Amino acid sequence: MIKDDLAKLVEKAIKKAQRKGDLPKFKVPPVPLERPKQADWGDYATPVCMQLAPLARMAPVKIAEAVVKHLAEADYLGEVKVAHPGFINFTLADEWLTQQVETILAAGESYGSLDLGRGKKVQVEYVSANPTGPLTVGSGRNAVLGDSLANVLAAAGYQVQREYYVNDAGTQMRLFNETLYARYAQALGQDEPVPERGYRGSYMVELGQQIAQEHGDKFLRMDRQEAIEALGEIGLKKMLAGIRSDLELMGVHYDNWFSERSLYEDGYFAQIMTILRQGGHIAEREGAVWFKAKELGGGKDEVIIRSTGEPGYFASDIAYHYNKFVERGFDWVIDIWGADHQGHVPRMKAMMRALGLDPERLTLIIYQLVTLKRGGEIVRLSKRTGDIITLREVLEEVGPDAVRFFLLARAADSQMDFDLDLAKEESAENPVYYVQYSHARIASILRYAQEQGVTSTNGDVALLTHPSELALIRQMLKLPEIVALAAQNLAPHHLAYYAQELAAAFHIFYRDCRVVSSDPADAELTQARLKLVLAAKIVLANTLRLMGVSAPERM
RNA sequence: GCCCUCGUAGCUCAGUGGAUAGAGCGUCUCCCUGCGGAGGAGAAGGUCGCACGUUCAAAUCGUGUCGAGGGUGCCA
Repeated sequence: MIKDDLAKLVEKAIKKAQRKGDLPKFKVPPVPLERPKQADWGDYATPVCMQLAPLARMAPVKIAEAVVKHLAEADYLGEVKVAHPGFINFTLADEWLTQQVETILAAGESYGSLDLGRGKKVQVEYVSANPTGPLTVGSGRNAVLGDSLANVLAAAGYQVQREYYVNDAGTQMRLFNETLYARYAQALGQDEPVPERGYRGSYMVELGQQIAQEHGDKFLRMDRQEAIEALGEIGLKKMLAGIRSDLELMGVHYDNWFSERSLYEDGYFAQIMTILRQGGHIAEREGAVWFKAKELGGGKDEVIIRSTGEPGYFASDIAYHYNKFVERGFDWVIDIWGADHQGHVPRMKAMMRALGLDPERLTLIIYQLVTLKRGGEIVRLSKRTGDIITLREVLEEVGPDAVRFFLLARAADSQMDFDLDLAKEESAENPVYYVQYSHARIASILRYAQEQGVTSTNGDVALLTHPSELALIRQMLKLPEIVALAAQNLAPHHLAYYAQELAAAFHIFYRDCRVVSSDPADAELTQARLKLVLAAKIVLANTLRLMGVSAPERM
């Protein structure tokens, strides 16, 4: 990237100035490069001379002048200026900028891709909501974060696998099964109570009725325990199918659905117990088996096997992650969790140490919970009490692209309010349409050009000298930097802001520059502008694809 | 009580220690005899919760404090 090249160029200039005696000797720190706030300051700026001031015992401006004096030539570099109190501002050369249109056209779909990851194997696990109920809006945030992050990491050169962990074992599943049995029996006129901590949601009533309709009363004539399990299997399948279809609707896809149960069937649980025992990380007290997380920095010890003999959820977590790292060989694993799981982070890190794995290889992204509101009133949600607003409901009311953009355009650690009434009202004003509109507008221009029989084949990009043309190219050139930023900070929300800036630059260009001109004197310019427009379409489409938002040809 | 995250415009939110703190929505002006007006130009709107501190430089780092959310189960 230009940004990195430029940083190296400045570093070399500092060292050269030192050799030539224009600057005193000192150890050169890394050179920071930033985008200046104001466009007329240039494309890039470095405040490094102010950091150098105490080292060189010179005024920052003097240092900057010495650095600029020794700056090597580069084809991309235009004007270089020193500004108070000691910035060096760089402007990209126009000829180089216009040439980038060809570069983008040649790169096509791969424009914006980088090789930061060097093929490192990374797994992103997201949503993984219990299949005991429909997905909520909170899961939607998880889905959007995870899916977009996976896109970004793939673009940044990682080998990415997307996984959904299906909690199809344990207490919650048992409660789900028992609840379903009760609702099924009730649907057939039996007086069967819902268990104490069962799932009270109306969707369970519907599920019971549905299964009663499809299968009749055959489960009532079976052994009760067998019936509960058989019904559970049917219910699980239906719940999973619902979850899948909700995620599909939002454009969220997976490479793998991993079953918790399989950990026990495949013997991973037994394996990790042996490892933990041999490592001395196990204690038995109060009739339960504990993982000694505290001595590994885990905050407090954790029960692995309950006094009932059942493994707890943490046992599954350990076996699951052992499977990820040791069995499947991921170099890096990213789990995306809601803030209600933040207390698990220390014990997860402790688990890594106990398994002899570098804790750095596991990243837990904690996103703050979504506060749902309706007309300013907070809506409390719980799957168990049945007071839920499903993701599907919101997707249907507001539309997948708008929901996705809304959820994506916020940093994971911002506590966000989602007002359903407001979301519905504003869905028509959602910035996502602004971005999509620019894409559709380009498509329309291209259709028009085709009708007029004009092509871009012989376009000479050197003709693109209008300020709005150059401004658009400048925006297009930011995509790789945004991908790098989003990948390095695990923060896909930057894409959403970038997309708006890019669309804005296009709209301004459109206002200022007629693309398909009927004036024969403009024939060459038309061809050049068609190239620009084609390139802009590529960059917009690539950005939208990373966000998981559609790039429509028409709206 | 202790731990984690957050507090920026009327609302929803951006802002890798650097220059005059930004966007969208909302409000108010203005702009179509050519490619999509779901657009463009402009205005109003801020003690960056508060107080100390570190730094040449703080919305950003540290401490304290107030407020919001979450955690602190042999539930997940």
